[in-house]
Amino acid sequence: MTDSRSKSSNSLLIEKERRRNSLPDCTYCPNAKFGIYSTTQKSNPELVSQLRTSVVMYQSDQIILKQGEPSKQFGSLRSGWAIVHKTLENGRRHILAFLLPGDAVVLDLLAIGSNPLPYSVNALTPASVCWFPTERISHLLRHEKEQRRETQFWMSYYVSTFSLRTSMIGHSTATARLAEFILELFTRLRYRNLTKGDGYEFPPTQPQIADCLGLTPAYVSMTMSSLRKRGILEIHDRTIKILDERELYKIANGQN
Amino acid sequence: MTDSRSKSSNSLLIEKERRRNSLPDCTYCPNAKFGIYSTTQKSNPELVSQLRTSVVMYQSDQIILKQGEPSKQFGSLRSGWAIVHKTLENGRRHILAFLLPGDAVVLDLLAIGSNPLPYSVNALTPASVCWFPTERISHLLRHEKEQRRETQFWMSYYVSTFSLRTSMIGHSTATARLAEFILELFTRLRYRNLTKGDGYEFPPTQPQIADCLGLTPAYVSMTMSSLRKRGILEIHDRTIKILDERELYKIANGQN
DNA sequence: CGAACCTTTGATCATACTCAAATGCTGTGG
DNA sequence: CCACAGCATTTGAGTATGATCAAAGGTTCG
Repeated sequence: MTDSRSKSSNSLLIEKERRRNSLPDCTYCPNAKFGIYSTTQKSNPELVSQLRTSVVMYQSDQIILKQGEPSKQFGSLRSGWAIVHKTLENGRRHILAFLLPGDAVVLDLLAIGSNPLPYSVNALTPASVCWFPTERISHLLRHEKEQRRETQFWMSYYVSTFSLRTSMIGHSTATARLAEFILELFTRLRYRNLTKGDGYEFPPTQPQIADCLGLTPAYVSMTMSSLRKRGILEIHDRTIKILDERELYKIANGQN
Repeated sequence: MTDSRSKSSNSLLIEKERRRNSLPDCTYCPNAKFGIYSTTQKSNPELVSQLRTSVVMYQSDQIILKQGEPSKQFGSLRSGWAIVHKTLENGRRHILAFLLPGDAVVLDLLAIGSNPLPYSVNALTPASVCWFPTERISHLLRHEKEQRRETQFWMSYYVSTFSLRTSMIGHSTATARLAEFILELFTRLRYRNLTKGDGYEFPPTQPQIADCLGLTPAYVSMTMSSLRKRGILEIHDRTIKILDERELYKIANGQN
């Protein structure tokens, strides 16, 4: 990852101003209904728009949140992909998660408050983020009964997939990890209607996949091409196509 | 792990009754001051005692919380060790964490509410747990300012170590993982005054360590004995002694 | 057009797994 | 109290998965 500078607070203010004049309210946001505050979105769309303090655009690779620094804002990814990554003491990088439109930019914020973050968040593709004051959105997400249930559901989902990933890395072969990875993204994108038939746009580079699954780029390449040769995948133009979902699922579960 | 039955709700009631008559209040609990509610414990010890609904004893290997089932109670480990583990679809088991006295039995509960748990918790040694109603303790932990700050600190610590573990498993050698594992437990136990000089009691078996670090029992044995031969560790009577902490720390960071 | 990075492929190597068997430890029931 | 079952630990030999290193195309972007 090359070093990129974070958005200056100056341009952030400009963005904020721009929103007041031109940005649509959240009522028609295509992603809000897949995010953590969708319940409130339905019952009271005004509330979400009001709370939002800014919408910020990021270029590929730009820093959204920085490891070691606290964040006073809670973000929701409006468009584009982002990665959550952590630099270890020995200098290596690990990618903890890929974020998709509608995902919270670090769900943990609700729990950890303004403590220093144990990881960074960077834009993977050009992306935009809606920002909210952490305390206030946190209150909103826990206040009303239905919304609290939804928040807990998402938290639960988050904990669940994270613990699955941890186990997978420990116990599965490279092929199984890769299959699981591709399927997970497919499922999550399908839920958001962001798939193209049995395929989807696939921006991660192989070094990034490697850093996420604990492999080397060279081996990711070999594993991917093996999946291609077996007629399970196809890749053209940064777009992945799943030819045999059933088989891919089997592989992800270690049945071969 | 052999199958063991969970405490019947009947004996849970008996325990509850027994507490009312004989159990001391939390004022003198040696672990409360290391746990998540220590702030409240200091400012208002009564409150904690009042909230506690039961104290339950568990034998080695007994189920404390079960994967797939929701938990209406929030537990704090009063004594003994416990393990948080997850059974994967392919039947293998992964151990996500070892819990020590003073640890919350699944901190996630505060966030995920009564959703089905993605993992189980079992006693590793004979253990006892103080149980609280989740909703009420959750309110307590977030209500008062100082206590909220402490809660966030712990959440933050929890997220941080968990994400470190995930990265480690992906990127480190078996020796480094094992060194990190032994050091982490040492640090956590030292904080609680549960160490014996430069050593500590070490109940995990090698198959359990293997399931936690993503290794095989045979290889754990070889790695451990290599650390012993290098004069870094000693193990007698389920007690581990760290002879060269400095070197162990280096190994944990992959400097060798 | 060139630089930088991603991807692919090949050859070689080591880490960690598998399988197997021997030994030790612990608790249980006869 | 001993015998035995069941599990944990140790060790060894053989193996394969995935790492390392290197080099050659392909992209993308300035």
